[in-house]
Amino acid sequence: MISNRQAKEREVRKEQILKGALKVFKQQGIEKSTMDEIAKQSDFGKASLYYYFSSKEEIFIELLDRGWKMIWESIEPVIHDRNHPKYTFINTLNIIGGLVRNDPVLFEFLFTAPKALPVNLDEKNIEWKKYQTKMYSVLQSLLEEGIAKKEFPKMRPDLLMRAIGGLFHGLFFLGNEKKSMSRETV
Amino acid sequence: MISNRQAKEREVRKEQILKGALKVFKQQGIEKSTMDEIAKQSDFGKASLYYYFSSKEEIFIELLDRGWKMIWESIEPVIHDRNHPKYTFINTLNIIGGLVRNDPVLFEFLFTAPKALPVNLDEKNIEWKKYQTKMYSVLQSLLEEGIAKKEFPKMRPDLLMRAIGGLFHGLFFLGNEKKSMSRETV
DNA sequence: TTAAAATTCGACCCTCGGTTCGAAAACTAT
DNA sequence: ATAGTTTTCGAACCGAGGGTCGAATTTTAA
Repeated sequence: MISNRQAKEREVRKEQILKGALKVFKQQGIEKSTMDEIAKQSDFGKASLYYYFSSKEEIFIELLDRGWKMIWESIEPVIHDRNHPKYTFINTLNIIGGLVRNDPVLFEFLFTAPKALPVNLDEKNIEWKKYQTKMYSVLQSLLEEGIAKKEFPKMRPDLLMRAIGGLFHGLFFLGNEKKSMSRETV
Repeated sequence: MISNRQAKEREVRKEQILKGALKVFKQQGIEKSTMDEIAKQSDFGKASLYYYFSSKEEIFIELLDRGWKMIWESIEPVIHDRNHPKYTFINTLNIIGGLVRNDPVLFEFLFTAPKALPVNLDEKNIEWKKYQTKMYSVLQSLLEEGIAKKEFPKMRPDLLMRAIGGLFHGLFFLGNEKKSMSRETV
């Protein structure tokens, strides 16, 4: 039997490990994130990690899952107002900006890891990707509607999306104003 | 003694290996580019690779060196006309665009590898970085001069540069018109 | 033709890092 | 106390992959 509290403690330990993994990622980059190092950082024995995760990959997959899910749940309540695309769009970017500022390392991971990980597009690691694509497609459609309503100057949405992507990536260097920025960029 | 022709043949073999390395990179991504695979692709025994390069890293460094040098030498003759910053700027982008279209894989490597490689910023692998920074700083200054001369709408040059960066990265998906694009983006 | 130099590569070595084993320790419930 | 159950982890396993060795083969020069 497994009590309620036990389950909670267990979850706490998982988080501890995930936090450790992120710490290693921050210091060493994703390639040099070894299980030994993660174990050290999260204060467990290496073998113990396998009591909570079945593989190294699973650790990072789970970081991605939780991260992207968190993003989606943060913007979800806002993103459905289709009456004012521009406002909604910028608002959404601001929310994301806030999250990023709150935990830059996590977000660097979220945006970096997908490219660097052994991509098993087939398997069940698509969980996080669902949220990612949802987010991008919503942003894109907001953009298109905004252009249709003349709220944005007309320009190719895909190009703009690319620029946004660049912005996200660049965001790790600037910890400052964001609302004004997204306006300037447009 | 080593004859002129011998030296040339040797150079050819080096290029063969480099080409093989690029092929592997294209198929497997930079992480899974093993010496065994490079050997197979370039049609040498693994041990032979070490007759031409002292390490795996050196192979990739040399790819970077040659690539960036090639870029620089292509834009060098154009880039010094400071009378018409905007024209020069777009012209330069076009040249680069042409190169990219010519060998997309090489350029994906050139823009990808630096982040993925075990970065020994200290060592002598800075050769290629010289060219890279030169290129970026010239573009940036062109941008600033262009803005000063009102040839561009005023906007933060660093943001614009970021967008350009995004463009370069995105370039691997589109094999089409480029001159018009760079104008639109602005 | 022949000795030296250049080139090639199979076999081997060695380290690193992910994963597993098994037994001990800590904890829970009776 | 005691018999399970959960958690922990040192030690060992193992494959992958970078790098080396030395001998064989090919090329060069005299």
